[in-house]
Amino acid sequence: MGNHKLRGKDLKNINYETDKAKSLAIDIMSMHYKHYTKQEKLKVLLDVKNNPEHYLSDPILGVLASEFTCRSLKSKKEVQLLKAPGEFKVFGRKHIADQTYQQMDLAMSLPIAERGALMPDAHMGYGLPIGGVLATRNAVVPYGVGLDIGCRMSLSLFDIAPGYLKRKNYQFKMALKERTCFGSGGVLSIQQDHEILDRKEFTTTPLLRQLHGKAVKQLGTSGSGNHFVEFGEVELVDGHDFGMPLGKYLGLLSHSGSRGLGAGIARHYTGIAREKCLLPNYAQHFAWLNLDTEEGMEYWMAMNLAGDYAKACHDQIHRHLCKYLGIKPVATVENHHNFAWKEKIETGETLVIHRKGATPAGKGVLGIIPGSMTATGYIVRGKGEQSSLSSASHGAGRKMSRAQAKNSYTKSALKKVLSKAGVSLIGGGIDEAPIAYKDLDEVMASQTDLVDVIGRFTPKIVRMDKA
DNA sequence: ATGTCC
Repeated sequence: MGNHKLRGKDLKNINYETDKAKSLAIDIMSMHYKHYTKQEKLKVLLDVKNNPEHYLSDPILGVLASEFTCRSLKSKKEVQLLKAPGEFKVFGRKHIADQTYQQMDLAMSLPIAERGALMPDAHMGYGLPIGGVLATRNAVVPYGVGLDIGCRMSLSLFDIAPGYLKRKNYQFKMALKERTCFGSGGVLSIQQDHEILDRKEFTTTPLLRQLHGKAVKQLGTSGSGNHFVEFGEVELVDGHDFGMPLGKYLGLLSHSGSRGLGAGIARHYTGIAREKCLLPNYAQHFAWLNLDTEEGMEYWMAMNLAGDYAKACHDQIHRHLCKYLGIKPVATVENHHNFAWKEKIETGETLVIHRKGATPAGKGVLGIIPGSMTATGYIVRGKGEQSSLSSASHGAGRKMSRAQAKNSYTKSALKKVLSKAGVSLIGGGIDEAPIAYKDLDEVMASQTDLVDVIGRFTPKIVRMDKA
């Protein structure tokens, strides 16, 4: 039986390229052709692909056939890219690899692109680079926001000396083990309840109705990859505005996003954008939605819901940890770094500012630029620099790919680095080792025009997903 | 990033 099952790979072999064609094919075959062998199914599908006009009136295969004929008709009215890409400002050029500029050039060749900038931690991503900022007029690029919509930072500051962390080390570790949840599919042991789950937006589209159940299960969880929850030392420095003396305090810092909800929204609307916005193949990831269309307004609404959900997840994490430990924060700093906003720029126009792995840095706006599991990160105050579209980096940026880090580094080497830094790590893996990241201090030196540092955060007990 | 394809 198992070898009757069609996989994406099988479909790719017969030149089923788009996600939509592949998912239609799998649905139709499992529903109406379940007694066919895999070979027979592939034979049917290949013929539909090669001779779609023969199947257009077929009650079952017609919908799939029209996918292929439509494509060939559609390709005649592709969106034209600009011959010369618009200029964009680069911060920290020496930290950024060549392909990243090419990706940004492509972004600035879109007819909707008005302004752009690269942050000093920029590197390649799907569509817009991570660390890329793109300003468009009345249009949103789902992959300009990223798959993890509302990926964000949240810091709680406590009026407690950091020595408390050493004295109550065991309780802090237990709190992280008992009150956070990493990885896919995991569920928190305690009841989650938050008004975000009652938001009426969840009832307004079939997609959001479908994703609501997952949102309920995943509320207050953290996900995987570079996401973390950590306790550490906050050092407030000159120019801070927290109403406390300069010095060191206990802090709680979290990094995560909107989990399956945002991923589902991003996938869905980038798919619609690709159908509506016919870009050449190599630029497909930049497909956009106009904000005055129904789909565009829907994405904007769903994106904002995912952003609020991501915030709710952080709020739950902080609330549950504080309750477990019997402590109360005196201040909070938080910011999205994967999102799009309507913002007025210096000319007085309102543009759609996409920040994909970039920290909002409007004048006086506070944000968090995290380090690695051992490296100190920063609490910053934006300067509202126009040439960066009021943005800054969202971290140090990777120096090594995940695979590269795994191949060139060992567990025992990581243990040494952690113990030297006095950091306890729960979970985590080689691919997130500090050595896989650029030096954040060098990156910060490239953005002194963008932000002022008002505090530092040094991790002490870090929880991440298991590698 | 993601129950990594409905």
